[in-house]
Amino acid sequence: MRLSKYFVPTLKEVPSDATVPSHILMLRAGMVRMLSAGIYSFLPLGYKVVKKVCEIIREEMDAIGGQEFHLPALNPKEIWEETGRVEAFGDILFHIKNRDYVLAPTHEEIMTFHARNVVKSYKDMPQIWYQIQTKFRNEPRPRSGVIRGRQFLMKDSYSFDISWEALDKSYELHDKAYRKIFDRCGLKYFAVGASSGAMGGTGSEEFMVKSAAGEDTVAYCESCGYAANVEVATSKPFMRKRDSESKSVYEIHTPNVKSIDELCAFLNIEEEVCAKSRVYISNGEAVLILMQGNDEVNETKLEKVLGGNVRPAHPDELKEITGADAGSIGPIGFNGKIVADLRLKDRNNLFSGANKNDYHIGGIDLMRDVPKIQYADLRIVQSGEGCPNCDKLLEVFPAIELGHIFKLGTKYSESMKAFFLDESGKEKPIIMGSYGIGVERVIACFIEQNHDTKGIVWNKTLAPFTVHLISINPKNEKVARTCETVYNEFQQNGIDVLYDDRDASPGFKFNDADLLGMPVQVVIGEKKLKEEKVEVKIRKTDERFDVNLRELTENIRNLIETKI
RNA sequence: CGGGGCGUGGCUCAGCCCGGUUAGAGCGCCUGGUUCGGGACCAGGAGGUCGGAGGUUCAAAUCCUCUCGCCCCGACCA
Repeated sequence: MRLSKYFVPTLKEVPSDATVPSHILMLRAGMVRMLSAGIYSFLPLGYKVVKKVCEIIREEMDAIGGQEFHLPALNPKEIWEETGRVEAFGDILFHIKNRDYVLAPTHEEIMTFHARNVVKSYKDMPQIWYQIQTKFRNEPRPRSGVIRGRQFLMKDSYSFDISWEALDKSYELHDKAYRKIFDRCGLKYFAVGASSGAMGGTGSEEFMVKSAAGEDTVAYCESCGYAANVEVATSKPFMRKRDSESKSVYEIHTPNVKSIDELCAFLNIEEEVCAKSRVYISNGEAVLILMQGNDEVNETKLEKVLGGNVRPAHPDELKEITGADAGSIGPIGFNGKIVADLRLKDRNNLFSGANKNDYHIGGIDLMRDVPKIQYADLRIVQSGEGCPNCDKLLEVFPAIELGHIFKLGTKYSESMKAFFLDESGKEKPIIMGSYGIGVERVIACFIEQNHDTKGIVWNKTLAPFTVHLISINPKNEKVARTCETVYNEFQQNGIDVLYDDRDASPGFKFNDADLLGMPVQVVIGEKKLKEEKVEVKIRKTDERFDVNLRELTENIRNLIETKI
C-alpha cells in the first residue's frame, strides 16, 4: 500500500480528550476516530488490525470445533423478557423507540432461541456456536477510548452440553483456546477466578491484562500465579499477637480526633493497635464492623458473611444507633452484632471510639470486653501482603478484562425451555456455557503493553503491515526507481509492505513510521544507494544496519522469520 | 447519577476575570520556488455564525440563564 493513497490521518499533537496511551496512539496513528462518547469509527489502518485479531480468534475457535454464526444485533424485546433480562440489564440495554426491539448487549437469549428449536436430542450435542459481532451497551460512562464503549466488537460463544461433566470439557476447550489466542497476539495476561455476577452461573474465569487504564483491581502473585479480583482476594497479612497483659479499659478525651491517623498522632500510638469502626445496615439491622488501623472493609466479603446486601449507615443513622458521629464509634457499649476482621482476633490493649463524640477508649480486650464478637476475613487485600498460596508477596494493581468464560448451567435453557431428550428418553435442560472476548480491548491492551515515547510497537502478528518502506527523497530519480522495485519485489514475495512515497521531509517520514510502528523499517536514500545499500531498522529495538540492495528481500524474509 | 474541567479555522491552544478596532498564534491545508537521513525554508493564499438558544447592554467570544456535547474523578459495570 502506498501511503500517499492510503487514508491514514496521523496527528503530531496529542488530542485533548485522550488520556490513556492506547487511546492517544490509536488516534494519533490514524486507526480510529470518535463519533460520539464511547462510539468509534475504525479507519482503514485500524480496521486492518481488527481483521487480524478476528482471524486469530476464528482459527482458534474453529480448532475447538466452534461454528461461526452471524446473529442479528436487533432483537425482539419479548425474547429478552423470557429470561427477565430486560429488567436485569436495566438502563444498560438500548431500546428502540419506534418498535419493540432492543439492541443486543450479548447473545445468550438468541443462541438459546435457536438451540431450543433444533438441539432436541443428546445426539445433537456437544455444540459450540460463536460469532464476532457488534454489541451495544448504554454505558453510563464510556472511557479510555475503545476500552469501554457503548458499541464494541465481541467474540461471543456458547456451548450446549448434555451434562455438567460435558460442560467442563467445553469450558476447558475455551480456556485453552483463549490462552492460545492471547498468546498468539503477544499479550501478557493472566487468568483470575471471578464471581459470575449478573450473568448467572456456577464458575467463571476472567482473562486480565495489567494496565493503569483498567477498571478492575486484582491481586496477583508473580511467583505462583495466584490471581484474584480484590473483591474476593485473600492474603496472609502480618498478624499482630495479643499482648501478654491486658490493661483495664479507660476513657480518653480526644477533641476533634476523627481519623485513625489523627488518633495515632494524638496519642502517639501505632496504627496496628487501633480498631476502626464502620457501621453497616444488613437486613435492616445495624452491624458494627471492626477493622485494624486503616484496613478497608471489602463489602463483597462482608455480604457473604452477613448474607444479602449491605450498605454503610448514613451519618444521621450513626448518631441514632451509636450516639456518636463517625470517628468516635467503637465496640464498647455498642448494642448489636459486632464482626471484626481476622487481624483483630482475640487482641487486647486496643484503642477505639467511645460512642461519645470527642472520646476514645483505650485498653480494650476483645476477649474480655466484647464477648459476643464474631471474626471473619473482611479486609481489602493490599500490595506487599503474603500470597495465600505460597510464601511470596502479592501485588495489587488495576487490570483490563480481555475475556471472560462462564459455566452458565441451565439458567437460560430452563427459562427459555431449551430441553433435550437423553438416552433414556427423559427430558432435560441443556447445560450451557458462554464465553466472550472484547476484540477492541485486545488491540488496546496490546498497545498499552507495546508502545514507547515515539509510538506503537507492533509485533508481526498484529501489525497492519510488516514492513514500512521509506523513500528519503522521492524526487531523486534513482531513489524513486529503487523504491518502486523494492516495493514490487516485497509484494511479489508476500511481504506486506506500507510504502511511504509521499513528498515529505525525511524527519517527517521517520516520525510517522515510528508512530505507526511496523516491526521493520526499510529506508532508501541517495547516500547509501551510492554503495548499493539501504538501511534496515527494527522498530522494537531501534537496531539499524545496512543491507546490500541485491540481498534485501532475502534478508527481510529472514528477519521476519527469526527476529521479530 | 454526584463532583470537577472544557467547548474559539482540520489539530493544539491564547484572548474571557476587567464587554469596545478587522478574533489571534503554532501546526496542518492550497499555490510557486528552494530543500531532502530524524517532524525543512522563503513568498503568497484559503479557512472561524467563538457548541446552541435566550437575556443584559449603545456594544457580547467575554457578563447572566437555560441547553447540548466532550473529558476526568466517583457511583455503576454482563
